[in-house]
Amino acid sequence: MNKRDLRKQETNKAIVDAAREEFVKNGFLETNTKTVADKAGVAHGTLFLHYKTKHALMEKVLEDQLISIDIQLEKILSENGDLESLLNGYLDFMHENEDFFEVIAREMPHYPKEIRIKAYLNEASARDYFYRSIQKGIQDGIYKDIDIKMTLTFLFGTINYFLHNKQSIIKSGSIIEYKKESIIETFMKFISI
Amino acid sequence: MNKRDLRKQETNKAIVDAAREEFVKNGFLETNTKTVADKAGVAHGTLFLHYKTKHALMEKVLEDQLISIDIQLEKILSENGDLESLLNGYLDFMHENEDFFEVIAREMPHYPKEIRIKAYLNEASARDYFYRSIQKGIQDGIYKDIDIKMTLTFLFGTINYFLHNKQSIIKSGSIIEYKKESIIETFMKFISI
DNA sequence: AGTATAAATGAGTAATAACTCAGTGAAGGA
DNA sequence: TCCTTCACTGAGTTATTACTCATTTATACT
Repeated sequence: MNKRDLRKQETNKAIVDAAREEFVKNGFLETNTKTVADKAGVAHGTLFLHYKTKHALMEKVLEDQLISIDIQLEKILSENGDLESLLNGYLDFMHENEDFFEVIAREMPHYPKEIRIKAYLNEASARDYFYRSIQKGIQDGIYKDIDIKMTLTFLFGTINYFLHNKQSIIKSGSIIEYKKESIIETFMKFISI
Repeated sequence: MNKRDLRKQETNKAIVDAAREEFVKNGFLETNTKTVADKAGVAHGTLFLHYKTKHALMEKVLEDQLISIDIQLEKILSENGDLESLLNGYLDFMHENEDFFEVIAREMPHYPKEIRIKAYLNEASARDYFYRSIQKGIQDGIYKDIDIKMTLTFLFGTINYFLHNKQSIIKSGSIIEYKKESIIETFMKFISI
């Protein structure tokens, strides 16, 4: 690769890195292109040479982030056997990426459909693991014979609820960490016979 | 009241009515003042004689709406005895006001704190009724000995989840109506011994 | 009837933020 | 070495939208 292309690549990386940082901190809707350009150390116009629109830039950032999350999640969830470890692993992971998930929870309804679908796939693959674990528990007679899909909506709905209302519940720190034990305990009581 | 004051009052009502309509349809964030003024049949500037800012107008509309909802909810919840009727009544009410609740669920994180607190009081008073009903059930030995507050977060979290993701689940109609039976059935299974 | 007052009007202002494009300078190729 | 190419620059454009204010119009008061 020649000098020119190298520089171009570096510029692109600087833009994407800056965009991701701003995005995770303040969300897509409140991030403006000038701030990203400044943070990346490039001219405002340069940003638009690399990404035609703010939307295209954010789509790139979001996609990268979702792919990275998907890979990590797959690893965590496939390592854990029983439901309680699965929940533990999942909530720990959410806790570690809480800023990102908080933004997603808050802004998701405002994103265009294609992006919403991609973000939803994330949850869908996690659901799969939980689904199979609960299904096995039902067959083994340790869990109630419940509507598993709806049961999982209760679980994911609750997690999202806490992400949404974080600011009203705690002043700082991690809401997931704060509520983790209680979520797991209550959920296990719900489904256990 | 003289002619002048009467006209002023009518103008005010026209503005508030138009604002409420737009607000419930498109949300506060996407509603613009010109559209409201047009719909109310007044000049754009007139709107600002009655409400200093867009924010002040929307605060008025939201407050009215929340008060009205609180009164209706109080009535519905106080009429229903057991938990299942309570849930039925609550979900029917949500279904009837689904457009409004959908907007609130979507936009809540973007509202200033004072408004969020007011909107939260709504949920808090509903929670009270459910709390007492479940508490009684536990004492009577028909429900498990669970963390009631967390249990209710599972319930309200799920309802909010459906409001948030409505567009991804159904093309049109009421998501609450569509999921009501299933929510109630699963929730009752959760807490029953 | 004539004057004061208050509400309503709507063209205009101001602030914001995404996006453009003529000009610049460094790298590549002959 | 000279010319071309291309990423980069940043002042400027455009679009949007909340908000203002000089002017108009209708009502109230004397």
